[in-house]
Amino acid sequence: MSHPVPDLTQAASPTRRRVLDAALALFSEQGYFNTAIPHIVKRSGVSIGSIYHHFGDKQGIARALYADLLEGMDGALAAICHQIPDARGQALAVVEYLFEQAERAPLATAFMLSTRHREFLPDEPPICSSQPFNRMRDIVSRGIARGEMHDGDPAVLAAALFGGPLRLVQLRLDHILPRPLPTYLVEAWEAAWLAVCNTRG
Amino acid sequence: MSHPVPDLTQAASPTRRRVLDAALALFSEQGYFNTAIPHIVKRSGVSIGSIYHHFGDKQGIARALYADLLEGMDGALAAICHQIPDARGQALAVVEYLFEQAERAPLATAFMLSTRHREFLPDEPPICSSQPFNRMRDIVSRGIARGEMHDGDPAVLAAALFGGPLRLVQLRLDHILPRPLPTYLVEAWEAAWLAVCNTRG
DNA sequence: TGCTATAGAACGAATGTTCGTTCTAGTCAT
DNA sequence: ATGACTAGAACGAACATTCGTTCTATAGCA
Repeated sequence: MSHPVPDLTQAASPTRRRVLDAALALFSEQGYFNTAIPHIVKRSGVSIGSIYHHFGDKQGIARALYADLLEGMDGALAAICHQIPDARGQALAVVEYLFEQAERAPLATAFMLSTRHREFLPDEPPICSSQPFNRMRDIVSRGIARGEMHDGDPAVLAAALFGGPLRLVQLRLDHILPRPLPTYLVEAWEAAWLAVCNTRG
Repeated sequence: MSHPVPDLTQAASPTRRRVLDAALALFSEQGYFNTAIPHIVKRSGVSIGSIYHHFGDKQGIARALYADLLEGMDGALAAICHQIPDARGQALAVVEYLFEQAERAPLATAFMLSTRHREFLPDEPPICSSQPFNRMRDIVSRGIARGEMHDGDPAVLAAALFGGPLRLVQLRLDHILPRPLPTYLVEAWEAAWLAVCNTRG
């Protein structure tokens, strides 16, 4: 019984990848509980034995998938925060990234943003307290400190700034919005920024 | 085999209510798939036979619960739209209602707003195309037509206006926000309104 | 008032199925 | 030939659902 730790060498295993890709598709399309191990076997072409060898149990698949996607998203946000100095630019880049990512990898985005992980990963902290979401709050706090955004509760301002765009992402993932998200970027960003920008600047 | 249609006379049956209340609590706390019929039996004090007599199957419970809550929410929003003439007042009243409702009936609010109904009610339309959400979009469309809000895509403006407050509701339901939602009302509303109001007025 | 008939509601043991998981056997690279 | 990996049959628990029954209440009739 080797271990299903999210080791980087194991993460690169092609078998692991095939399983994670299949699981992402199935979990996103029909949900974790509607997805049976045999489904993952069929879709991935990996046998039951291999799956249990690599992931330990069904939760282990979801856990690895979640960690994988969270890491990718956090890396992207970290790069944004590192390259851009001002809070406004950071926030805009984050929204742009979310919009592009939702088009490029809708399944991954749906699994990250509109899944109740607690129902099948009871030990994971809620996504709102994960690193990517902490970064969003940090951007807002810095924006307030720098005088780019008006003063107020960071949580409320973060909700006001990112709530609209995140809502659009959800609508698009639910196939309610007809056009690709980036075509809404300018309008959505203008509205979002109006909600928080410092007018006394 | 009598029928579990959402008849109003049946809806008032105390047995039905007990089951729906128990189901709401369990579905909200641990999710639909983590809730077994025996759990509902224990919590409601109603027997398996009775449950199947009234609801037909497990989905039927969720379906009845969903319809019940949707009807309540739509009634509240309809009353708001009927009593208040201007779009701004309507939108503010809607946000106020959502905030109060999330404190008064957190389980019901969580079941309505942060549950992936499609996973266990595959035939129901997504919540975004339900009557309450249509009313929110209507408010925005009227706001644009009346010149209260600036021009733009109604979907984007609706997301900008209600996205922030809805995000706060979600944070509060996930126990991330420390204080009751109504204490954030003024600040959240000011930010939300800034995002959409017509500055050329 | 009593007796019978009928209907719907409530009950829970029994059923058949599905699912996650285990186990044993086999493969392949080193 | 050893250890990492793959394979899929077999297992047992848990689940939604069924079904035969009992309980309760109302109605019809004398």
